[in-house]
Amino acid sequence: MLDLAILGLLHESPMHGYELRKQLTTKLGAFRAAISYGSLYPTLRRLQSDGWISEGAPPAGMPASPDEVPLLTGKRGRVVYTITAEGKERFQELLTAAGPETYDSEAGFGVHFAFFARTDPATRLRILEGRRRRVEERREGMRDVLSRAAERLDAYTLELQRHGLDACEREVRWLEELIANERKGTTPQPPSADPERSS
Amino acid sequence: MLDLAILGLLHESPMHGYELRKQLTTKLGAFRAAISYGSLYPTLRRLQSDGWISEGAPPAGMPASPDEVPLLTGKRGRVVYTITAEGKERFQELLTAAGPETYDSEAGFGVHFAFFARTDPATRLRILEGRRRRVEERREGMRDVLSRAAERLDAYTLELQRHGLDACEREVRWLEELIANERKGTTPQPPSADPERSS
DNA sequence: GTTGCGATGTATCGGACCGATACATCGGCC
DNA sequence: GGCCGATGTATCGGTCCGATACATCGCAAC
Repeated sequence: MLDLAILGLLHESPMHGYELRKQLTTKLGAFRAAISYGSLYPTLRRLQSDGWISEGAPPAGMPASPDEVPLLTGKRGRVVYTITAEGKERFQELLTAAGPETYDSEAGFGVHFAFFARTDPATRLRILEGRRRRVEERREGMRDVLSRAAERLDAYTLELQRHGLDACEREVRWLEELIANERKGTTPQPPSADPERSS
Repeated sequence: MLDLAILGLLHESPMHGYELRKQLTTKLGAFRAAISYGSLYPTLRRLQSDGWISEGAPPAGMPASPDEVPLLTGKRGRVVYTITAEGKERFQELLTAAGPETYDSEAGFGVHFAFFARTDPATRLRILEGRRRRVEERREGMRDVLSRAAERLDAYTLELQRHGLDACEREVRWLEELIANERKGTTPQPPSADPERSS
């Protein structure tokens, strides 16, 4: 999950950890609250040792350091991460491989959706329909509770169920719309289509 | 989080793990998906070693076993957990101690809300207002994104933000209503008020 | 001018929780 | 008689979070 999100952001431009977290928070803020450093930094380390990203190397300008202490542990200047060619392949791979974990968690779906502009139409449709199915299941569960056991629940629990049911119904409608658009080929707005071509 | 949920359910009646999970899933299904056994059983063990719950001992009827293999590891019959007197105190303690973690996570808020019928009015109000504040913050964040950087985002990210913003606005309205009701003293429905008194 | 303070920035540790998996029992259905 | 799905207990590895620590920078107040 985090892998995909990080690779996706670094695909747009190199960044250091702090900035990465801010972008993550705003871009994915709709579905998950925030990414913790306790996840971010270990993940960055892992991605690096797997070869998907590399340290330093901003493309042009800013050679390295004025003196001697620039980006090692001494002064610990900001470490800029750049996605590698293998990382870009890995990103596409993760984008397309949308298993059940993509539909189940809010976060998983949110991350995938956030990169829909880079996802091929077939995968988009698959994810949207999978997600819809999950939310429908949740919805049915809550409907059952409300219809079958309403009198046995206190007012607050009842209210909670009602609110949850409402949210589910809304999300299903939202997904229906998106699916219909996908089917027509009319995505929300055909974006600029190729902000960058690889290498 | 799980502690509170489990103690709350066992407060209503003794149960074994499987049943506990089912109840947890339906009762809290509105805000969090499901509780995993990988969380449930270790937590039960911890609660037991802390003295908040105890194994076996349904209060009346069903003495223990027909033969010899009933609820030990041999046949591994269902293990029924019962809340202890200390556990009930602990439950009240957790109910009232509603720190920031209560507002931050969906799950945390959901669990607390699910037991509002047993929570004193002041704490209810505190939690609802805290939650509202958090959701408002999220909402403002998304509004900023939409107003300040709309043109720099692709259509899907934009749509995600819009949907998230809408959900936040709805939740704030919902909370406003609940808060207004609390202030009037008119909770959704004044429940039976004292289902049981301690000891 | 220095002192303090908030934003920027990197990093780790313990713990909570999840997903997959294993295994055992029970009831019914073919 | 055998299979299968629901019930039931349990563990393991891994992901992610929350708290915390610490260091640098710019700027504003004094």
